[in-house]
Amino acid sequence: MAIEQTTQQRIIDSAFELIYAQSYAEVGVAAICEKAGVKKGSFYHFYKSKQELAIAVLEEKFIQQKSSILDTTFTGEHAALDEIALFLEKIYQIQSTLKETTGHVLGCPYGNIAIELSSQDEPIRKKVDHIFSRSIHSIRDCLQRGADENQSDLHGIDVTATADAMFAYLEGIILMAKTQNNADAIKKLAPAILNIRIYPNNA
Amino acid sequence: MAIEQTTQQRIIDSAFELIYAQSYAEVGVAAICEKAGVKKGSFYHFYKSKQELAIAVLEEKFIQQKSSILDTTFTGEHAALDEIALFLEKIYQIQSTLKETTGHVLGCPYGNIAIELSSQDEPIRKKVDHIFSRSIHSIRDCLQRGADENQSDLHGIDVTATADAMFAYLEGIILMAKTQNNADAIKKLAPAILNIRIYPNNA
DNA sequence: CTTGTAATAGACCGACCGGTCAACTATATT
DNA sequence: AATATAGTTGACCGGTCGGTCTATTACAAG
Repeated sequence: MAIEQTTQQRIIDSAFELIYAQSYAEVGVAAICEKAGVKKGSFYHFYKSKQELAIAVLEEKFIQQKSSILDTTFTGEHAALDEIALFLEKIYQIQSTLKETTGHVLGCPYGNIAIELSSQDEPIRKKVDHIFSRSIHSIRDCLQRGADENQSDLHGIDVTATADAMFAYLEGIILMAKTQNNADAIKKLAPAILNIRIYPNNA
Repeated sequence: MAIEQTTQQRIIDSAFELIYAQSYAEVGVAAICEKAGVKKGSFYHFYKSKQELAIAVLEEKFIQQKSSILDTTFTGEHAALDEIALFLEKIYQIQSTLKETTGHVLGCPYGNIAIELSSQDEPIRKKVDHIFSRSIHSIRDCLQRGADENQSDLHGIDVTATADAMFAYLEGIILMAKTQNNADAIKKLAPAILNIRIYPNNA
């Protein structure tokens, strides 16, 4: 008794898959419509522009992935640094599977869009910025708990800045893996995230 | 007595500026020609495709920037970690200036291209991969010297992996700065690069 | 049954895309 | 001066782009 997806949902899913595998500019509205089995008139009935669709896609997919990845990783059940290590392991698995199935390490769908469009499309840049903020929030909460509980040497760190730095490092190693088209780069560089620390200004 | 640039050079410079400020897909051959003051026929006299031009642009601009940035930073005259800190400081200055002059933190020209095109254009992906390799080589040499001289706690690190990790972190913080359109992110996150270490497998 | 609205259909638009081509000019060699 | 080659010109090509428009269908409320 499969509840069939709505037209809007098919458009969003198709757009995400195509844009993630290629790029925003490379994927036309016509291609999205074809993949979704929808005519152009319907597309523009739901979205007033390709940009508006992109923003909807980013928001919806992030909500999904936050539930399926972030919230299942940062549960507060394990030591902070263990959860962070698990997070990187999951990302390695995802990119590794992508390499096997598509032939390419596709990287971070939000980072990809940010880099392609940040200097050209302010609403999209802001949307990705907000998505990044929420992702970092999960890491920060994790670190805060670890610091409060005196785990590892987390006590005394600047939790916010350290979470930012860890997330930046994550995006960096994903970028390297994509550039090398090799997910193993993630595995190789992952351990160093656990040593990242930023301390308050005058420490 | 300005030696006027050749047609090829004007094409390369124009292409770099436009693509860096926007994106590969967004900048058409016609726009590059117009900015360079060249007709389309001339363009295709020198380059058989837009892709071939892009590869030439990447190589030429990297050679230039390696001379002007990498080679002037990693001189071997200072402590290894001081040179790395100086490197990040220079990158902050560059992105900060870009923000002032163009209104946008444009990020890493090679990383931008890598993310936009790696999954669609293998020759370009390989070119950026090679550029990254050469950049990391500069960092590795710096770290190797530091390790040999027992600077800081560099002795015993996996120099190659640590150089990879530091470069990844650099690309990550540049990505964050671009996404936030704020170069200060680089300044804030820069110090953590100095603590990054990866040790040999069974350490 | 009627009426209003949401959804679908698909032809159509001007602009632009990367790339081609034949003709022309400039320059160097003999 | 004749020839060959490198460089330049700009019109032209088929195809695709994001987006519009009018007509038609599906459906829900009265």
